[in-house]
Amino acid sequence: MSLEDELLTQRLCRAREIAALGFEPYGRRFDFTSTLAEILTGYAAKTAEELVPEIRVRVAGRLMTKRLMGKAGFAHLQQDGERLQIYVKKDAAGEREFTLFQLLDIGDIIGVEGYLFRTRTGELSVHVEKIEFLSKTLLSMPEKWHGLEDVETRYRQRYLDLIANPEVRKVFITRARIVASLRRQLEARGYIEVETPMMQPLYGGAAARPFVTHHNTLDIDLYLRIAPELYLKRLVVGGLERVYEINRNFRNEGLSTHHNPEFTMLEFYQAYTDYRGLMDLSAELLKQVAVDATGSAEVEYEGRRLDFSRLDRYTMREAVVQFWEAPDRPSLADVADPDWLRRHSGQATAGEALTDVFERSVEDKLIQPTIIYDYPVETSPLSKKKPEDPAFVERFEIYAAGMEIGNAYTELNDPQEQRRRFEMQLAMREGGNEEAHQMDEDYVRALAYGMPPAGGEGIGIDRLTMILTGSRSIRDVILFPLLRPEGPLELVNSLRQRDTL
RNA sequence: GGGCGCGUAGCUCAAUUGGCAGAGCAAGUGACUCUUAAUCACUAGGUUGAAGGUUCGAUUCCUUCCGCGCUCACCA
Repeated sequence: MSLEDELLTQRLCRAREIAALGFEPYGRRFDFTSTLAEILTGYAAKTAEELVPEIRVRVAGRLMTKRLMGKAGFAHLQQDGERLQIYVKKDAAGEREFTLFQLLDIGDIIGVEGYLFRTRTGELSVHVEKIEFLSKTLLSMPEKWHGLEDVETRYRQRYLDLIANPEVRKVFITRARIVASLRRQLEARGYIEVETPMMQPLYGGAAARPFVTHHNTLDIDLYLRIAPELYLKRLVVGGLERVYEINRNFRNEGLSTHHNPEFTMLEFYQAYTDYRGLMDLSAELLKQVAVDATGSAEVEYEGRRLDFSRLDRYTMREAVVQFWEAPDRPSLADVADPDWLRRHSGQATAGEALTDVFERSVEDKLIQPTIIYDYPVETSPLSKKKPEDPAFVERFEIYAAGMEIGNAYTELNDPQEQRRRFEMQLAMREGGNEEAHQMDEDYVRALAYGMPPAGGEGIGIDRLTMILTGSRSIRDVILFPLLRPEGPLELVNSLRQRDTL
């Protein structure tokens, strides 16, 4: 018998012994008077004398340590990432409760009742008089000192990661704060939150390969959305002038430390503004979200300080000149010159070549939060052209820590022009570009009813969270990142064999 | 998909040039009524990711496969 099987047998027997004592191995509702966190904040500063007269409490949590010394013992309960010590003495708790305490395994969940006191070494603790058993653990917890470090196990069994590693819990709390902050800020500006289809008959709004699924009754293939953009703009046509959605996008592409097949995007659209308006809004949103998430507009990421209180702005051409590190730094005239671009990139058009040069020479140098604006028209089929230069569109991206975290533009609202852009995309598609847009005729129809001038923006929540939590990998900010499925676990078999224990 | 790296007890890690697979925690038994990485004594726990190969002998070298990580490509 393997150790794990032996342990399982032991623990199942233990559960039976607990039941024999008159406790339920899987207990019921427990009304606590305070959370552990409340007790710690409320009484951490109180001296032993100030804890008299007795302050009675009922608290619950998972047993994380246990030090048994004959007829008394100490243990720590953990709840919401906080730990509080309990002291169980046979004299005080009684024979039955003390026997239960002796039977407890690390990982069991219990509730206790008693009064607060300070131990001789000064630790705030609960002097236990009553124990209720709430849930039995059948498997062993990660090691108490090192915690759980195996990356694969941490991602596959996030529950264990959350139990063992308090900083992981903090990352996801910060993530929740980020989302809440963005919602609050947008709501304060009159935006309303909407939900648009995740399963779409046509996919669009970004350049990416989709996941395909099938609806049986309608007998149609559907795509998991790569972006909500085209639906959100239909809503702008319909008079929802400020809308946003925070939800998942799905892109059937590679995985990396910066890419998960499903990821969370905030997209928001505002009628009667343009990309300049959104630049200002972005600066406000990002500064505030950094403050709300971390307490400061300055955050440290991989040893560098990023200042979200200011967003530098460069046109794409300016950025190439500014951040060029190779010899022969180009001039602004060079990066506008099709011949120069052709010499520095294999791309077919001047616009694609500029984007290519930008991505290769600039992108990973944009450590400070920075706006790059004015993109070539070729790569931006849904944005409005610059009136003075139709080769460029009114689009910007936000970079930080060398990553793209946002993308925005003045929305193209001319249906005739949109039709031409889609047709350009179709031609690229026929030329073998799998990621080029499909024709979305209903979207053109929506524009044909008239869409107010508008600006729209997407912000990658996962990447923003990476930066604001100091996480190196996107998997560290996604609770359950996509992994290859595990092999058989054999736990169910083991349990079945012990069904009568 | 390419390149590099990793995989040893439930967890965290050792194992010399290819020479008896080990420790701490967790677990079991016993002692202990203020401990806190509790302590003390004893015990058990391994298909070294899997399958082949080389060798008298493989955790160690080789091949293939599986899983994960990093990186490049692609992408946000």
